[in-house]
Amino acid sequence: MNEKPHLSCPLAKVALLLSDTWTMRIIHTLLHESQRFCELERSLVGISTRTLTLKLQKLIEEEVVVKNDSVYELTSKGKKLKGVLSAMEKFGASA
Amino acid sequence: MNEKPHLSCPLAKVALLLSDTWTMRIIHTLLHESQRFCELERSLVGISTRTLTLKLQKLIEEEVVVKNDSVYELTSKGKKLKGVLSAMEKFGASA
DNA sequence: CAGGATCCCGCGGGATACTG
DNA sequence: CAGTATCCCGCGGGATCCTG
Repeated sequence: MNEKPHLSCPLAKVALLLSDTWTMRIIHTLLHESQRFCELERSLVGISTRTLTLKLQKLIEEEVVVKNDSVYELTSKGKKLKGVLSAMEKFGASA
Repeated sequence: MNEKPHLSCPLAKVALLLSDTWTMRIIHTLLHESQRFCELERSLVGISTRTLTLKLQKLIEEEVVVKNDSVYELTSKGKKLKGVLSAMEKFGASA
């Protein structure tokens, strides 16, 4: 395999976007309020500079996040992830 | 870091459970109907035997999936993931 | 503060072959 | 069919140091 093709399934695309340890947690943090790099670093205990940099870059590419004057915030697309996040939290709480 | 501790945040736990390429897609497939190993293999184009085996084991451990007579199906806990899945699909479709 | 550059390890995961 | 066993590669991601 390894085509990363016209993923017929929209779920597969989203899964690919979100399938890592940090992405959803970054979005979670940004959902509360825009944050600077070092603030994110402090909120996300355990994340490395490198990883945070990489994830933010990817999220910017995907237009989920924008950066203005060293401040990161969710785009309107990014805010739509709130539904996913709430669902995950709800599951996490109930299970 | 690397404690995998009393993750205070329920989101972090869920993120950890779901953060990989295949898990959500397996659940997606099982949500439609219970399936046998080879059926899952066929549905999940590109997955390797090994990976499918490993993911199913993990999901069984987490009590998201049960296995009866070589047939895999979601537990009631697993079915609760439908909310997460719908949210992801909705996002994927809108974005 | 905001990252980029390096180094490096371990895990995710594919390919293939084999067994009950 | 339903997996298990091996082999192996690449990426995720931590640690550390460096710069504007």
